[in-house]
Amino acid sequence: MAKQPLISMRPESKGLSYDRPAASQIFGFIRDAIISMELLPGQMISETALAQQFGVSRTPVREALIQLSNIGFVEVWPQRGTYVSKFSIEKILEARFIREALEVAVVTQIATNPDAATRLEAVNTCEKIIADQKTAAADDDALAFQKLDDNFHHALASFTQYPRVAAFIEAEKAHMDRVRNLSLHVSGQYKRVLSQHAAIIKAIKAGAADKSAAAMSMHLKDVYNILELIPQEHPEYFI
Amino acid sequence: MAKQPLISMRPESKGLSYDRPAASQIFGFIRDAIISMELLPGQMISETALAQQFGVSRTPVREALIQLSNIGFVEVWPQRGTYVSKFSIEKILEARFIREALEVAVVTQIATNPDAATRLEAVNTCEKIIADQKTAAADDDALAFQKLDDNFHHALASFTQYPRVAAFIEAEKAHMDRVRNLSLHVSGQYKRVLSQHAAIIKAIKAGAADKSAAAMSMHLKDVYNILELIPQEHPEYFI
DNA sequence: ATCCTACCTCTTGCATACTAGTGGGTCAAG
DNA sequence: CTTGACCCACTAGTATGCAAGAGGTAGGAT
Repeated sequence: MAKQPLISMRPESKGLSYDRPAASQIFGFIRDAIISMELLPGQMISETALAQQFGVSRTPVREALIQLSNIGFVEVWPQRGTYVSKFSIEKILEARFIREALEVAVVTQIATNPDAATRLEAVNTCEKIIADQKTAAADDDALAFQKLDDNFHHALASFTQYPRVAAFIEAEKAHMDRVRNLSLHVSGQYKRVLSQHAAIIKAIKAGAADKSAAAMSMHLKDVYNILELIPQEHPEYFI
Repeated sequence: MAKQPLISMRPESKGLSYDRPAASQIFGFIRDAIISMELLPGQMISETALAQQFGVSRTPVREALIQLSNIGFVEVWPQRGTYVSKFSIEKILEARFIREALEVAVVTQIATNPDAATRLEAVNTCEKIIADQKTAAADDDALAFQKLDDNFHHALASFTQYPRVAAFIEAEKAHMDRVRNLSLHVSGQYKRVLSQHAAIIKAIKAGAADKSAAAMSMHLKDVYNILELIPQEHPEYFI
């Protein structure tokens, strides 16, 4: 009896490429599948099933799952199974705390950067992204809007010259993206997000570190407000 | 020809216990060996050699090494070998940036915690640690002093109720601890560290979030000042 | 009907074997 | 002496097989 595949292979990449470790590629596949809610919280994912699907042995799959458990995307119960992590309010608030701490530090550093050229470059880059977001909002293109939101925060972090900071922020953001992908009720939020992004950049442009930090802090607190609604709409995905 | 063991087994734990995954125990062993500079930066550590030493197969050792590469303690060069990471000024400053962002957020949260009881408990716990540190300083016991320093920062973070925050701070701190274990010229710093710790707690006690944040920030900047000296003393361990 | 037990199947953890790629050492040609 | 080709030892990456524990299920005793 042929079982349902766990992850739908994308047409552009039916298999794994040979120029990169299989474990690393599999990690990316499963991570994306979890973020996009293709793999649902609470769902069991067995090493054997995934190995068959990817056409490899259990070893690289297992190594990928270990990494995913490190970032809190799956939970491994020895001798019982591996499950996609469910959401919990506590864990999401924790992710927000970490993210806020880092992103506030990021904008503070940029705003106080004595090198005016770098600061200007950061401002220009982000203002361009904001302009694109306005277009996406006008087109009511939620997916594009969210991708540009990623770009905005990633671009800011990358101007610190600390690559791991950007990676951390992205990882913590991913937890929230999972929740957000439950349902796309972002459309009402375009305007608020846009004005918040603009406020952050305006403060950086003025070299006002405190103001930029406060703006970022408020922005993140606001974004996570949808947590008030979602657990009731999808209780089966929460602990 | 019997080779030199890579890691000296402690007398209290000559082997691995059976009640916990081997990979996890091995991870701890190697991490401690790297922090304590028993394994030196740049040194090659082979999966096979470690497996023989621990009396297990390559598999759990390999899984431990993957985790260690995640936290930047080792670097895996495919088909060439696994090496203990060397220091680099950039990476250490990056770790400081992350740590400062998180620890500033921690003291801010505690100082503004509306629950006075929790705040008081945090203050009491930390003041007790500071008292112990005074004793360690009087005895010129650098090792005890450093362990209490760990406790201090860990205790603060644990009062946020966000366990991953404490873990992150500990991980970033570990990079600096490696550097510090190169040489113990901390003795001259007892007084400065003590007064800085006291200033942080005093601000928290007063509920002065900004002051506590500034005190923590200054403390961390000061601690990392030994970076001015060490790379010249041990250039072989730096990139 | 209820409970208990034996068993069977599934899981992950670990051991072992094989593959492919890297780098050093040897030796011969120039 | 220098240079280059070859070989060999060793590396990490992957495949496969076995061990041990968890949990469901069938069937018998009560």
